[in-house]
Amino acid sequence: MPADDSSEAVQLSLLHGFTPSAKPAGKAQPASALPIARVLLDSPLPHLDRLFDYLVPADFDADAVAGARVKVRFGGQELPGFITERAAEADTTARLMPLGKVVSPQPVLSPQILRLAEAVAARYAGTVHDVLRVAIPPRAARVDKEFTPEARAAEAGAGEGAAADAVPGPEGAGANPLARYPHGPRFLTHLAAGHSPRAVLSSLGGYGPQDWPAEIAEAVRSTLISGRGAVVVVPDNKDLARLQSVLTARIGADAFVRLTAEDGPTPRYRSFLQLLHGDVRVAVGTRSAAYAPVQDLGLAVIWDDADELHAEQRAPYQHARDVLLLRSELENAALLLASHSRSTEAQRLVASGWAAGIAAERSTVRAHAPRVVSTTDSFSMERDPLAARARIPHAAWKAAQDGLTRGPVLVQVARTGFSPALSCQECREPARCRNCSGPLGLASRNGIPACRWCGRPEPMWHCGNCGGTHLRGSTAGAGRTAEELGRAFPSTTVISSAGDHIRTEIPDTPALVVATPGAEPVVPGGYAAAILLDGNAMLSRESLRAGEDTLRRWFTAASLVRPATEKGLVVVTADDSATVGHLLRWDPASAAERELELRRELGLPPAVRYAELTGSREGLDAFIARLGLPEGVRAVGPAPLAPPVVPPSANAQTRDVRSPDGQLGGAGGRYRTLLFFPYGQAPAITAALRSTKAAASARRTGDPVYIRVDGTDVL
DNA sequence: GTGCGAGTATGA
DNA sequence: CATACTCGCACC
Repeated sequence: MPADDSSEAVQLSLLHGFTPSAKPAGKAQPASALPIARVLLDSPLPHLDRLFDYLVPADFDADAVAGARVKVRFGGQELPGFITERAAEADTTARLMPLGKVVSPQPVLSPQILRLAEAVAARYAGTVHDVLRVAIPPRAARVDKEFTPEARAAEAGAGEGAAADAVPGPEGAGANPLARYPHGPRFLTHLAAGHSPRAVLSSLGGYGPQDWPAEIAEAVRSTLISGRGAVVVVPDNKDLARLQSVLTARIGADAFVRLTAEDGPTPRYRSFLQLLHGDVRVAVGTRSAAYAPVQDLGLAVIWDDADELHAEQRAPYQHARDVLLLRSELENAALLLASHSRSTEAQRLVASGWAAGIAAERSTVRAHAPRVVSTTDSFSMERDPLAARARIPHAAWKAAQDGLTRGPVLVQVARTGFSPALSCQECREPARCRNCSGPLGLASRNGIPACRWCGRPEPMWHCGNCGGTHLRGSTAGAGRTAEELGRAFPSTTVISSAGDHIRTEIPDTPALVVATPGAEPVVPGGYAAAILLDGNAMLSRESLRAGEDTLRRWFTAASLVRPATEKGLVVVTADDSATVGHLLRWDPASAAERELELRRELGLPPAVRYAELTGSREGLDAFIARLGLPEGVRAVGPAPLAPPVVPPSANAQTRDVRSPDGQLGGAGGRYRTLLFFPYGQAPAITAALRSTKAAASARRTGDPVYIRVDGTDVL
């Protein structure tokens, strides 16, 4: 490739060619056909988040395809970028620069991904650049070479048939798990016939051969029969591993690829290119897989869309569910939201008729679900000393003891930090303030206990009951609970699964399994019983989502338990009868209906859409003044926010700037304004947010305002 | 981000 | 009046 020739010419002309109106830069001839390349720059600046025209030197003509990675000279520096299209004429009268070089001719920014990224950026008032950062994996030069036309020709010659064309047979991997639902089979036939149905599935399958990965695999298989591809997004790598093994059994290991950052750049980029070239038609992965360049997409699936891991951690904080929603519309693909529970957002889609609800009939539910009983969360008065020691209520204690004769027993405990109340390490008496008798809690930063009512610090605490000097969190982590249960059930194996030591699967033999929500190991034959502790702590969280979130965690754990017909039993400890009732009746759809109704009445998301703006007081005022809010927007604030718990060094962006109580911080700190608006107005408002942000960025004046649209952990 | 021109401050 | 410097903004 004689590429040096032209780029050197450019350099020279830049050094010597001062006259602006003289001949175009460089003496390299532009390509004869479509000499213009529109380039999206790899720059985080909002006002540069648009296309710029460059000349394509004839030398680059073949490589400079739409979607290729390039380097271009921009404002005195060499910036990476992508060609979005080739054009005959420039969009500008500015003097065009030639492309610096074509880094790789692989068309990694496909037209579909670009369109999707634009839609996502528009919806979240963010930049296309920020979305593409997630959508397109970094290049691995070695992998690029595997996908040159020559290399591919060689491979094809070697007789390596295209796996993509292999039509999956009805593998002997068991019965159709969707046959349990009234509309399940019809959903599959529509997929197989090339249609694009949309459904919200309330899945019954928590474990065993008819589990949710099997249900999803079946939908994927039907889509393949229609000759189309599919993409499946799951919250984490544990779920990915489960899905992967079932897909391997049902459609074959060669029929799909994993797409997850966990795998490292090289395999990730290879999988990406395999999809892009149509060698493989199915992609499964974590949230960034929502953008997988599956050719001729027929189905997009998201498992457990309410899991907070589906929300991107960086701007514009897009949610995989909404990415797939947009994608299914843009590419006319089917959409499946599947979960043991039902998110309020999913309910909205069902309620509006956009998607069909797929749920089992009551009789089927009764045949599959365990028996659920509830008990109060207070156990301090338990007379049974062993039960008190295990800090579990008697009913739960009994269930565990009984269940252990038949198999593993799951104990779900809240994550540490859920309930900040402290108690005495020795006698379990709640720790009280000596000043006002308020409960003691841990101040978020220095670790010194302080009263949650009067704020008085209590560095030298000692117990008023027994004189002990050590404090414990009243909601113990999985590790400590496991330890205590081990003592309470002497000769029983205790397995702990939480945080950094997650167990994916455990055998069918009796054991106590202590796990935090989301970390529950799967048992091939199901748990004999489950005990759901800390319900009140989870429900009392200061969050709009506390109720639906807790219920989701209960359903997830309870789905791993054997049916009532096999003596499967779930004991839930919480006092909120409404939330508990939905679990007792195993009715996630009604729970979601009720929740959505509540949000409608309150005018809160997802019944409406909203944006959170944060910044300094002055910055916010100026931003909102420029924004020019239309009628119908409810603006709340600006209100002071507590300072971020994380010191500003870590991430100056809109990290978690909430605080459990608003007493710290305020003056001179950050402020927040919330905007609530109807769906119909959303496009106009996000567009205004975007352009105001871009203008502010171009002026580079005043304090920046950070925008977060439909954030998941804001309210 | 960087480079540049306009506009303004500053000193011989 | 020449030079230094800041500011705003365009960058293809």
